[in-house]
Amino acid sequence: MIQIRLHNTLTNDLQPLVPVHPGEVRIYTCGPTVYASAHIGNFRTFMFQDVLRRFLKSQGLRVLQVMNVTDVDDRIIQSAAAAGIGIREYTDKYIRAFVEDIDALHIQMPEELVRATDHIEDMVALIEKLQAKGLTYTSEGSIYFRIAKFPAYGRLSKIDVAGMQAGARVDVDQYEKDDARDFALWKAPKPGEHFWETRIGPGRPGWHIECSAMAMKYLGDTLDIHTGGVDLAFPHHENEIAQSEGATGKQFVRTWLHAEHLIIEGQKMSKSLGNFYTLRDLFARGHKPSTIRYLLLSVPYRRQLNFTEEGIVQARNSTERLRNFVTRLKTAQFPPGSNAENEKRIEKAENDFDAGLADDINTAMALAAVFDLVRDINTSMDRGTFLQQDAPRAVAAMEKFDDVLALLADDDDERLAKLGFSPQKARMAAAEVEALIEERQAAKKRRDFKRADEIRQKFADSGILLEDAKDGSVRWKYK
RNA sequence: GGCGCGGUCGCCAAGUGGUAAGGCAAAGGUCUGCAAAACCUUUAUCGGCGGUUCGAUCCCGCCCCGCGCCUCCA
Repeated sequence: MIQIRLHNTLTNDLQPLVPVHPGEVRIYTCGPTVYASAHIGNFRTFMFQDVLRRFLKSQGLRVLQVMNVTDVDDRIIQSAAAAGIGIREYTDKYIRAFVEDIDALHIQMPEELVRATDHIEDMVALIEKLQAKGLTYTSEGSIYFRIAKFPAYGRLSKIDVAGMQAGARVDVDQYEKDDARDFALWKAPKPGEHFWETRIGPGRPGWHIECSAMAMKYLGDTLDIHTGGVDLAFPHHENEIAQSEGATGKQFVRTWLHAEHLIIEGQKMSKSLGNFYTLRDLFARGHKPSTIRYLLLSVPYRRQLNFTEEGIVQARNSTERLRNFVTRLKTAQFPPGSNAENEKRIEKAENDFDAGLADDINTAMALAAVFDLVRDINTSMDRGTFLQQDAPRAVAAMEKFDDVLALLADDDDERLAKLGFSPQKARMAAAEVEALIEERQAAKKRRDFKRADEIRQKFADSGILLEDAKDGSVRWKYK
């Protein structure tokens, strides 16, 4: 099997992936905080994780991925209170929307999608473990992690903790801490606030403890891979390490993978700049799920992705090229026989595709391998050297690529409909299309080009694309 | 100030110590009744200045520029 190498933030270099449990890769993914709809930047990160897990699976590895949903934090508590509903009810709708969104993008559901509020007991138990080891202290009912007791702190983010201490911009929380670097494991309830009554007192979990508790519960003390956006490396992931390794004494994560951010038209995405998009904003503007998927996965994850209007157009056209190619493979007529040259060419593409992804999930390289094949096979078809037996083989290769890319299925309208977006134009029924095509063919045959062109115009008005093939047959599709 | 990512064809974006993948766009062409669509072909010397080297876009140093993190954040 091909050696997969990944860029580990912890060591800042490329390392071979060697799963703790042979044949199975266990991944923890920092999921969304469900106080609002996820934005396109979130999906950049989730898209990376999807490509990663799909690739691992395509290599015959089992994947056990856990993604958390943070359904309790300050914003959620405040927003829910403002709406006059419980936090569970408040977050339910955003979780539902999130699941719909990732489905629309063909992002696979992790094996476990877990909510923080379902794991309060696990967090309490973990905090108790840390207490027993003397790594915590209590102040005004809140429990903090004492970083001074964990010398490895800062290794992941290469943060100079001493400098942090001296720095001016320390976290001025409402809580009392011994040291500005310390972080809350458990927060005492404020008046009127939602809280849990537990063995360690009333309150609610700090943000970081949920990930440590849930990751280890489902994946064991040492995970193969932990992913998230670059912004999470510090302090979130750093704190996860402190909590987990503080409790177990074992290495928490072997490989840390951090996805770079997405920016919009060269600028940081922010609500104040008015360039803050949810997925549905983009769908409402007429962009297809597959276009967004292509755009998000086409740029390797460790590179900032500049999300632009022009980029969307390019992504849409590129996706079309791929789909057109497969359509041609499936519908065109080829001379009988098979050609070993084509087989060789296809195998090369398969190898290049895997090699690209094995190299730290280099999607640009993988896509290049696919497009190289598209061009070469098209050429072979044009030259008549592509034969009948070659077609299913080429289709199989494209489908194999699509196990990872998930771009070929022409189901955009369906997926949009699920989210309540209807196609702009009423669709002409397929039977009607076929009938009109036949009529047009007949008109052409008797050289009644006026009538033929009328029909063609009618199709254009209905958003239907005609393709007159070389052999006289006609292919068509909805735009 | 510290840490990190990046500056390669009009746009997006790989890559390698020995003279640059791929996609989009553009131009030319094939096909066509004419078109469209589809397909083919063509198009860069790699931010700047030094250094190492027989040879650097790729190694080292300095500089310039963009973005991010260092406080909640994918």
